[in-house]
Amino acid sequence: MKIIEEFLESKDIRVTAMRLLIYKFLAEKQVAVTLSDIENAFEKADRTTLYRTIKTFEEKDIVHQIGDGTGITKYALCEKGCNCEIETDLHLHFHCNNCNETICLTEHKIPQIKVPDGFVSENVNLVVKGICDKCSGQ
Amino acid sequence: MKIIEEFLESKDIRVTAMRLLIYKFLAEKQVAVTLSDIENAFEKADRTTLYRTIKTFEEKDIVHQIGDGTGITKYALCEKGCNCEIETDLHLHFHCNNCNETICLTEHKIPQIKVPDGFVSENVNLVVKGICDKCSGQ
DNA sequence: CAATAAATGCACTTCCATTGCATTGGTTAT
DNA sequence: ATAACCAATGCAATGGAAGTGCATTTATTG
Ligand SMILES: [Mn+2]
Ligand SMILES: [Mn+2]
Ligand SMILES: [Zn+2]
Ligand SMILES: [Zn+2]
Repeated sequence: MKIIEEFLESKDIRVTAMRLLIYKFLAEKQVAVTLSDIENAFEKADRTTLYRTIKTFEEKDIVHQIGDGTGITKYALCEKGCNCEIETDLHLHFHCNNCNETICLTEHKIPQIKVPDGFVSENVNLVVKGICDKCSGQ
Repeated sequence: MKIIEEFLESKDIRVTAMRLLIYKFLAEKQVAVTLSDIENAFEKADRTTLYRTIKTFEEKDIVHQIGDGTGITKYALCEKGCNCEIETDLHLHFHCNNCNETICLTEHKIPQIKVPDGFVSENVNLVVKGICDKCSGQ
């Protein structure tokens, strides 16, 4: 807990009760979450606060957005030494068509993608869809 | 024109004036379009009709959706022999951060992506963002 | 403690996607 | 040709998520 506080401060984020709770919530989750997920987890809190908290986390590069194709943006904590600031999100994401959950495959980096002449690649979003380990039953 | 009609019929899509126009519109466009793009191109037509036409095209596998991360879904005609039915969208998409347009790079197939044990990959969505050939000035 | 700035909460707005239902138009069977 | 039928269209309304303005509360700083 103390560690989280220090971490947030080190990232230039003021510590508040709400922010600590949301950070903890994200840290405990193994999957990417939607704003509604957070909303449901903290019925008492206002949606706007949650929204702006996530945006703050995003700006300070401790959270990254994931567009998994469902149309609803999801969020997940960045890994240690993730360096979102420099190049965005090198790892790929997996979206389960069965349980509908999306997870970061942080170990799986995105391969180099060739683009035609004249095109400049700045960053890459790669989402694999299928059946996750929990749902595939092994 | 006659050819389009026959094509639609071959795909089990009834030919109507609107559908022909929308098909032609898509065929002439070099880029993926939003519903609003179509809406603007056909001021007279109702938004719902355009929406349902696109959905019909999608169901019949002559159009595919593209989620380029902008939050607005885009659509593009499938290539000849695209086989969306079987495995979705093997080619990658490019989204230009400058002109905001998204195009199909149908020549550029998505490489095989490894996923961890227990995960089953059913399909892959790959969007590269950067500067397109027109905007990069060559 | 006073002054100031940031965080929170509430209300409202916008934008896109989607649906229900009445109407129109085209197809098929009598 | 007419009636019966079904699909396509148009209009209105809804829903969901994202985002903004402003007043209020809470934290910081001098
Ligand atoms: Mn991730
Ligand atoms: Mn495409
Ligand atoms: Zn699953
Ligand atoms: Zn461009």
